[in-house]
Amino acid sequence: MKRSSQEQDRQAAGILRGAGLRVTPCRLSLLALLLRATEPLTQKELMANLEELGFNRVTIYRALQTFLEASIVHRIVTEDRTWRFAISRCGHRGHCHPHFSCRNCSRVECLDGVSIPPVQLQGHRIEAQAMYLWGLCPACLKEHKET
Amino acid sequence: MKRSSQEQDRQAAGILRGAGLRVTPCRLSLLALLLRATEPLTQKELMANLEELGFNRVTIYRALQTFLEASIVHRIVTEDRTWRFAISRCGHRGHCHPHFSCRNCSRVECLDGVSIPPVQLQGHRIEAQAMYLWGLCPACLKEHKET
DNA sequence: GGCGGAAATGCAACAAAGTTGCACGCAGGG
DNA sequence: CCCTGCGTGCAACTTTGTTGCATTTCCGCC
Repeated sequence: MKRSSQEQDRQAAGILRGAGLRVTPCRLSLLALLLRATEPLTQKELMANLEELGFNRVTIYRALQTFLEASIVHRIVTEDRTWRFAISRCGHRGHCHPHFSCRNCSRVECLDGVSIPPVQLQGHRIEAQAMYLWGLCPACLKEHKET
Repeated sequence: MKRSSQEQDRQAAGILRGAGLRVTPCRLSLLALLLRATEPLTQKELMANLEELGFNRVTIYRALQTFLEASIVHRIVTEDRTWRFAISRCGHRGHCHPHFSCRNCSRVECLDGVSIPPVQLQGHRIEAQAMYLWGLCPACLKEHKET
């Protein structure tokens, strides 16, 4: 675990330098946390993890803001109006993939492989699209069937 | 204006009674306001309009909550994390149509006539879908071209 | 290795937005 | 017209995000 964390720290430092950003402890921890995550993390989850390490609330907000502007992460707003952050693997901070919310475990998933079907609209100029899906995730679906 | 407002009041009362809800001044004004609107209104806009009439902040929140539960209105969460409310014309409070945000005038539009293209997903059970579009609305597009 | 300046951080205070508990008043069925 | 309970208003509180400012730290450069 320790080793993998250090691995992530080095990776995080590389990402920061690549984006022309200063490498600082808070940013390192934040980025490493996001790299370790398998799903988008809520603001709350990030806060809980990082404040425990002694980082200031405000600093975390600002680091996330910086990451957003540098397109390192993308931010998802779900129906419950919480922010979630995930590493941006597509190189920009837009919505290039749909997001899925499980109504049971309320986790959010980036559907990286799925593309958003384009919609035509007379009279409008469409520049971006986002898609959200709700339902049951594979794990909850399995559990649901068994009970 | 006065006449049309009274017209909307009667319509609003009918909707309330139809949903088995008590007809009260605050609910009437709120519903009439939503009926008059041509686009989803932000929480702020609703508040501004109704507090002016002497209604309490909390009461408005609760009325909106009630309307949501009764599927009289539907609630949209946009990227800026503001709530918007619009009369639910499709009979339920889900997302049966895409929503469009203009990046210029930042108004939101319900695309009632447009259906959301369904997405298949191995292993998940999809129960609902939502789609958001960004770009320029017809009015801003026209203005944009002219300048 | 250390210096200097800009950037990042921490703190405190503030602001916006939503929620809760409680007492009072009004809608609507009898 | 009365009674009951739902709806309302008020005050206080919570949560969440922002701003200003003083201090510290990173990092390019010598």
